[in-house]
Amino acid sequence: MSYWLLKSEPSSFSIDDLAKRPAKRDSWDGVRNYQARNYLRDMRRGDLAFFYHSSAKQTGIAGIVKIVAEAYPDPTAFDPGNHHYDPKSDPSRPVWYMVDVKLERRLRRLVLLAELKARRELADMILLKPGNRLSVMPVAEKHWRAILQMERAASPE
DNA sequence: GCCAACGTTGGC
DNA sequence: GCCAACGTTGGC
Repeated sequence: MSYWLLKSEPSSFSIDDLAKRPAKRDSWDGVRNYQARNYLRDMRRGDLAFFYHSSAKQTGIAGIVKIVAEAYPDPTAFDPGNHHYDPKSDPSRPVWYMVDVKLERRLRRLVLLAELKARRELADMILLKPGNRLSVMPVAEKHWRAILQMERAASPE
């Protein structure tokens, strides 16, 4: 069982959007970075991932999703009309993959990026590494636990 | 294989 | 909207 973090811009897909899907479940499509794809392929059913809101008024961790289907070819890469179309990928030799996720729960509150940055024990999180732009990344168990503790604590003012 | 140009990401 | 960091592309 592993832990992960998935980034999404809430203006395109937010945790509220996921909550409205049938069975609160959807595919995590559109990943077009090789390292992120490799992490997607490492995910196993039952793994948990933080749902991170990027490029928003408030950036931070909004909730937890469970991996409910392991990586399979991302059909949006095959569709010339799709924003994420990639001619390098075709059904006989797919390049891009996606997993299915299900909303486990929202966090009690948004745990802000600024809070994560302020915690010394999270200093070596991939998310916080300077210049990091990965949209899919692993999360160490100690970091996962620390963030859940932060959720329980009051929001700093 | 090098590397400049370009596009994207994402915080601020 | 700005811009730094990074990844990708394509000419050579």
